[in-house]
Amino acid sequence: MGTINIDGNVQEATCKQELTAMRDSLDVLGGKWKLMLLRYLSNRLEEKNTFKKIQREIEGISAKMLTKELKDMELNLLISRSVIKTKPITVEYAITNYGLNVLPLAENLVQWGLDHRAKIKN
Amino acid sequence: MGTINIDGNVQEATCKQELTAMRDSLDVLGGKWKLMLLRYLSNRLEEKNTFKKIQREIEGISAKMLTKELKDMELNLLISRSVIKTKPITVEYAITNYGLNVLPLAENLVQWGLDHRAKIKN
DNA sequence: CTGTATCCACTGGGATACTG
DNA sequence: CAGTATCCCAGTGGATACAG
Repeated sequence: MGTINIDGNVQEATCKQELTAMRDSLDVLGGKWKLMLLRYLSNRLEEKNTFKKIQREIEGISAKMLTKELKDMELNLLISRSVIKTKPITVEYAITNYGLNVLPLAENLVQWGLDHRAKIKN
Repeated sequence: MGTINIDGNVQEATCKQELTAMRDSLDVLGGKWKLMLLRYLSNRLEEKNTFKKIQREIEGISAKMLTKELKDMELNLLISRSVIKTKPITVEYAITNYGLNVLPLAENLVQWGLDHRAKIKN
């Protein structure tokens, strides 16, 4: 939000930039399944994570959503998509190094969520 | 997502808990205006933040959304609401200490958003 | 001033069926 | 297997008018 500043316009500009940045983050990471998928893939670096396998193991996700979320995340360089020319074809998804570096942020959200639930329960 | 574990059920349980926690966080903090409001209030600890003032200064928010977001955040103990019995009444909102402690998380999101935008631009 | 109520357009996301 | 296409409904959120 910027620091309090005599020059309101400068502060407003800074403020807006930061708010946009925050919204960017939430848009890119806040999707219904995105962080879940990221953590799923981060725990299966050595496995072949095919579309079907992911859908089977992530309870409740539809093909439509899985397609969409994976596509979004690929565009944001968080995951990679590899088409294997078997017959019929298979596709393998993996988290990228860039994707790995957002995991700490995800962990913070998990921790805060746990703490918050405990706090609210009282 | 829990660590890789021989016992699939234990891992699944842990996994679900953590995913729930992550969703909790995103639900509580990911609203369209919530983090924005939190940062707005954190920069105005000494001011009287009335409903109208907030609405005037946060560009684009409707009364309906402002009401809803403030109510949500009050329920989550992130902000406080004080009715002042002037005539007509005024209401002042302020961030709580608990609310203040989520700001670092918000800052991380801002920073990641900035970095990510830079990364994607290339 | 501080909201609520209502209407309404748009979107997110599930179910299902279908394609390459 | 890996998606796409379609339908459809519930929930978001804006605009406007109204109420305490």
